[in-house]
Amino acid sequence: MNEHFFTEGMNTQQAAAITAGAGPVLVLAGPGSGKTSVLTRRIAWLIREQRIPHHRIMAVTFTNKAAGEMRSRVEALLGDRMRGLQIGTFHAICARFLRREAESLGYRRDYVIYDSDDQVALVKQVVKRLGIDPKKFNPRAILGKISNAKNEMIGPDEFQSLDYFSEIVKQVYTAYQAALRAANAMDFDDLLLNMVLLLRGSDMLRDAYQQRFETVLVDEFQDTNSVQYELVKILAAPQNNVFVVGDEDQAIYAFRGADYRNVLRFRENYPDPTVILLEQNYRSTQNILDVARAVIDNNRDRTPKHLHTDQGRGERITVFEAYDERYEAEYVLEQIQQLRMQAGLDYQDFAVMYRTNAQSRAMEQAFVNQSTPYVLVGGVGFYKRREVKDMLAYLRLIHNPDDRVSFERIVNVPARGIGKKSLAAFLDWVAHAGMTIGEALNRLYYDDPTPLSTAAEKKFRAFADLLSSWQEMAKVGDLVNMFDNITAQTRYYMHLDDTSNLPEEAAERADNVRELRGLLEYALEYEQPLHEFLAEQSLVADVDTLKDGAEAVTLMTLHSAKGLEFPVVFITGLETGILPHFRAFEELDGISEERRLFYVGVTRAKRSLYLSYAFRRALYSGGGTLSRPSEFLADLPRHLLDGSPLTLANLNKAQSLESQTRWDDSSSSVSRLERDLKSNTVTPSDSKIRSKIIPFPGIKPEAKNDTPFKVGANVSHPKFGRGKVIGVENKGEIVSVLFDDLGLKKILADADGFTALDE
DNA sequence: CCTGCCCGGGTTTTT
DNA sequence: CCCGGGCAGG
Repeated sequence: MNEHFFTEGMNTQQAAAITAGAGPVLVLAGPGSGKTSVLTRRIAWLIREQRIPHHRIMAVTFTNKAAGEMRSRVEALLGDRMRGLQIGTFHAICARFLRREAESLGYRRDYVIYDSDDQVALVKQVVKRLGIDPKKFNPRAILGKISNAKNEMIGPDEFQSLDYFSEIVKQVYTAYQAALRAANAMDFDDLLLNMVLLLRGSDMLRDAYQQRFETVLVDEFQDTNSVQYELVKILAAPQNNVFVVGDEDQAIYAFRGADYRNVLRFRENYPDPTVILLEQNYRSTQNILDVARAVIDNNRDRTPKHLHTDQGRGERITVFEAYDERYEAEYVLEQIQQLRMQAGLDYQDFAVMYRTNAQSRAMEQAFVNQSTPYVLVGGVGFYKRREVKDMLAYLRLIHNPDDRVSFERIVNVPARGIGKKSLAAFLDWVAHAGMTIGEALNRLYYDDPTPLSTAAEKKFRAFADLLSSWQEMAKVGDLVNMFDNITAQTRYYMHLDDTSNLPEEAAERADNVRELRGLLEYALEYEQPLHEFLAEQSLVADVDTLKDGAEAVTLMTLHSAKGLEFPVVFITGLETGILPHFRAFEELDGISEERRLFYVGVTRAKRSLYLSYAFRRALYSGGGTLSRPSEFLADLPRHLLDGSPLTLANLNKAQSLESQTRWDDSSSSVSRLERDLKSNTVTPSDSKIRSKIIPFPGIKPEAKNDTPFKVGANVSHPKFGRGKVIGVENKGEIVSVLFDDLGLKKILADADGFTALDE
């Protein structure tokens, strides 16, 4: 095996990336440019040619599925098992490290991981305990703020309370973190943040981890957030052998704190990195690439790429207008059946993509009606099902009796006579005695006196006894037997019958419980400890459950589709308000992100691409409202499109809302909205958007329209230095500036010394 | 004091 | 359309 083995069949750029020398390397990889091959071969090359022991390599992927694939590809290249090679998502890798280091953070090593549902449940508990009205202050909104803060590495103490809402958030944040600790639980964000805090806080530990990892590789680098960036930075130091692969055009996780400008930051942070551009596409036809480019070229502030392929033009892209979402689904199915007959394609060659999970319903219905096999990625997936979460809560409580969220979930499921009042009394007792849930249950088990009423005490005692008996079974290691004992003792299957509307529903839910039992059985066969099994269950992503080779059409959101490819792709619901999603209009850079999402969808297709929209769409059953074709359709080159004359003519009307509001638009056509803006009359849609932007406190209401700060203008600020305007809000009073050194900041237009440099 | 029923409200994307 | 919360009956 020689060096060329790992670069065989690769193009010059790919080979250069695979065999790049030590130090920072940035690979800008367009879609379909073979980045997975590059990453896996790089790892194999490092192990074989550079003699780096495989356990001293860390590779971060975006999903567990990608991690599994990467591991097996590396193993196939090297013909050897690679146990100890750290491949996984940021979350999974941190969870593993923290399992070992938990104690230095004041956690126990058997800590549990709270997923988003658990997080919401805990925030709700905390909000109620603090006497805050959850109707006035939406727990999900509060959680969102907390999560953002954690992603920016801002703790509860440093959290700035600028207004009443953020003061509430600060309070909840503080109490929420305390509650997590009391429950010996970390949420998703804690996994990353705690790891950073740990490494920052201890020279010894930091040295140990830095020593351990000779080199760090990161996939989908454009979707890293601040904590993740920091983590990579710390772990890769001091030798800075850091190899990142990314594509700014595929950044679709800003809502989760991801910042594609980390790619730019990387170039500034590491002196003189090796930069490699992968532009040769091995996936799609030229027509698909041309359409993709037409989409993404509308985004500003990006490194232009020139994707090309040897595969020829291929067929044109089909655009279809359906009457409503049901017809749209029927159309998709018709095309699938036809292509299967004519082109000899299999079901697994097709994928149907949509912006929101809710859109899958109509699609699923059509697949069921036509008895066409499909797999649904995400949605109300297996792990989110009530019955599965219930049973997992039992397992988690057995494993960690302090787990408050799990306790509250199942203490009365199935109903065992412990209602709201009894639970409140119990929790009061726990709080006043300064105990954890587990300690209280322990006291009950040993028949210690409690302040509870006799009736309530009896019921809680019975529960504590049951829990203890399961814990005994768990100790002996017979987990499947224990599982069966839980369902038997609690009469869980009967409970499912009682709480289901239809017998079929009960049967389906019972199946889900049995499937979880099967997973547990499987885990035991591989001698996986319970805590590991539970951690794995919390960290599964929707797409992770997607198996290859199933004879079925794949249905999924555009987000889930990232990193995948299919011969035939349908992107449905190309309507204003759906793609781009209406929420995006309120967000800074929102439309650009929607466009990237569309771009990701388009570039999943290998040979055929179908774009569809409905004339009328019902969000939930009943009526439905008229919709308008997505503005993105108007951007597509007409000579590459196929469709009925009426549909194609319609696209002319798909006026781009964004180009209407783009203030630096240099095109000659002056839209109505632009004129309106200039004459200071605001259209309904515009005022609707504006009204949702909450002005900063202390801003004078008078509007100023003659702002010198236009999008794209270069500006200077006495404190923040030089930067570029990327957005203007509130009629020019607030300017969003991307500063060269400090990143994005919002500045008041009349701030002292804040000036425009050109014009 | 618990359970079942009804009504109203809210719905992007995910590790 | 589905969930969660509030209310009345048991």
